[in-house]
Amino acid sequence: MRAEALKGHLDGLLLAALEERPRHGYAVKEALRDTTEGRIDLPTGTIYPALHRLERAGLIAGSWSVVGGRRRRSYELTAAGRTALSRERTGWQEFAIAITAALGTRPWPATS
Amino acid sequence: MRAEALKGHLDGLLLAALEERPRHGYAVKEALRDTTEGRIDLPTGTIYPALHRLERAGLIAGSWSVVGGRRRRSYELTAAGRTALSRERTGWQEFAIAITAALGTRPWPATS
DNA sequence: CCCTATAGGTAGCAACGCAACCTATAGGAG
DNA sequence: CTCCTATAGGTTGCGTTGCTACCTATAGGG
Repeated sequence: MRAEALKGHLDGLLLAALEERPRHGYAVKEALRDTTEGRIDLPTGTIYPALHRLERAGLIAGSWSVVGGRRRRSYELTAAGRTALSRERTGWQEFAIAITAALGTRPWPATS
Repeated sequence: MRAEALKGHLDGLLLAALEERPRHGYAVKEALRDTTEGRIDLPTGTIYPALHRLERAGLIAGSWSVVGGRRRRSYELTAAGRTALSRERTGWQEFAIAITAALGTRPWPATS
């Protein structure tokens, strides 16, 4: 996947990874890798700054803990975060429809 | 549509708009607006620099003409441009599948 | 005479994701 | 005992990109 393709869509992915339950940064990385069958495997230099950004924006709330001698920062969605996630989802749907139309491809997954 | 969402996907849209037949910049803008029912209506400050970029990259070839007293620069896809368009299309499919999976939304267009 | 649509363009900015790099612990391999 | 890997956190700086704001020019209608 080309590098720039993700721009503007990363926040939604991170919020979605935190929807089910709180996770620490590394677990978010793994969750994204697993749910996308390895298609989205983000470097930590992408994950951590993005989580800081989301926390500053009040969409997620972080807390430190220590598990097995390693310090962890767990994040959970705030109310604003859930609202934002929902907005990201509808935004993605509209975006995907528009790009698909402009590219002139079948609506996907091209069953036929 | 949020500004950053388009990053990395614009080139494919422009190439697709030129696939059927050559168009000048303004016509590309209109073509995108029409095929997406107004969802993608790009400012000229986005269109023209992007076309220059694609021309520098050898994906499109431009030529000047004068129609009705107005000068026009028409662009057509090069062979490399057609290859690139095909790459953009498969890239988009994979990207859309990955993001949709990560967001945990229905495969879309959610027929059911 | 002015305004709008058409047609081209440029300069500079802000945001973003990434590469590259750094620290530290637990546990297994040798 | 030592080294390597996986886990877990982080930062700095860069390149790319699309957009805003602005500029020029013509044709045609009010």
